[in-house]
Amino acid sequence: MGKNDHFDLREFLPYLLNLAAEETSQHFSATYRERYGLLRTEWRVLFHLGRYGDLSASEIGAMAKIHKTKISRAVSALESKNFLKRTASPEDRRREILSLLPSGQAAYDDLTAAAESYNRELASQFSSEEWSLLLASLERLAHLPPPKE
Amino acid sequence: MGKNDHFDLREFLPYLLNLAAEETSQHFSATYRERYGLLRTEWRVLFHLGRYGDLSASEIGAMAKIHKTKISRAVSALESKNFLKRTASPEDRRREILSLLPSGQAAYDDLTAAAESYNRELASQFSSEEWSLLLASLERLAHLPPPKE
DNA sequence: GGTTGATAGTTACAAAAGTAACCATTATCT
DNA sequence: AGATAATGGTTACTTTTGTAACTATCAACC
Repeated sequence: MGKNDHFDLREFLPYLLNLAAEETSQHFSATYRERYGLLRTEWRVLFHLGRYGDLSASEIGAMAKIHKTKISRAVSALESKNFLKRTASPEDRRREILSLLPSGQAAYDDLTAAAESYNRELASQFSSEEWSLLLASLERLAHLPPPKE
Repeated sequence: MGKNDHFDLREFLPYLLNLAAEETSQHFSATYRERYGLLRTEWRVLFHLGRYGDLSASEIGAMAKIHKTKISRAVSALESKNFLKRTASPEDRRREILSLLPSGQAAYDDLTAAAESYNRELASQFSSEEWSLLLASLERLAHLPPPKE
């Protein structure tokens, strides 16, 4: 009826990105949820601490683009699981330095290994050119600086 | 310290997908929110009705992989905006056929034009090879069948 | 040195999403 | 036909997120 050559949601990048994100997130979020009862933000905070060492809440927020209330809640949850401890910063008593405790470190190690393995599984669906182009495109869309090294 | 060559979140596809999805969704969600006070699910339901004609709630749910409670709430919201009407199906009185009303059709037309234009803007950041590879990769990740025609 | 403004983080309240139970209707199976 | 199960959709309850206001500390400026 004149309208059949129309724009399809499947060509709309934000829609495709959301579908792909949901689809690929589901598998891994089941992992950290079932193994450690974590929420996504909690996993991300845990990851940043494990990967980059002690940080303050606002530093994590800046790196991961997470709002400070979400971080605050995630930190409380991780604290009550004994995954991290807070230490008041001596030079600025507003800040608190977050450090992983042994059980938090263990969860980080375990989950990071799971993430790497899942990532390899995803990568295996693509040629290495396709894969690196995909990552580069997503970085560009996410406005991330390209990775170092 | 032996751990510095470690897995980075920026190489983790689900994370990148989420960042890119959030980043690109934000611009367009502001459009449908500001112009028509719609939520994301409401926009998606509106889109499906505008694009594919009259459908029932469960048909939309199947096409768009949206849970039926979300659809139910979105349909109520669209109904109270006079964007659609429900008609009981004669052969199965459980179902109701959803049809866009003129103001819903107008919103669909307007928003679809905006989506296309935003999509072109996004596409312009890539070569046409990169763009089609990106869409194809995302379709594969989202487990969508490749588009027809 | 006291006021003003920014920053780190928490808390309170409102909006949204997820889960499960729930009607009503239709399909199945004996 | 009558019991049982499946389907379409809504509602109630809970969890999670978003937004804004708030406390406490520090920085800047007169």
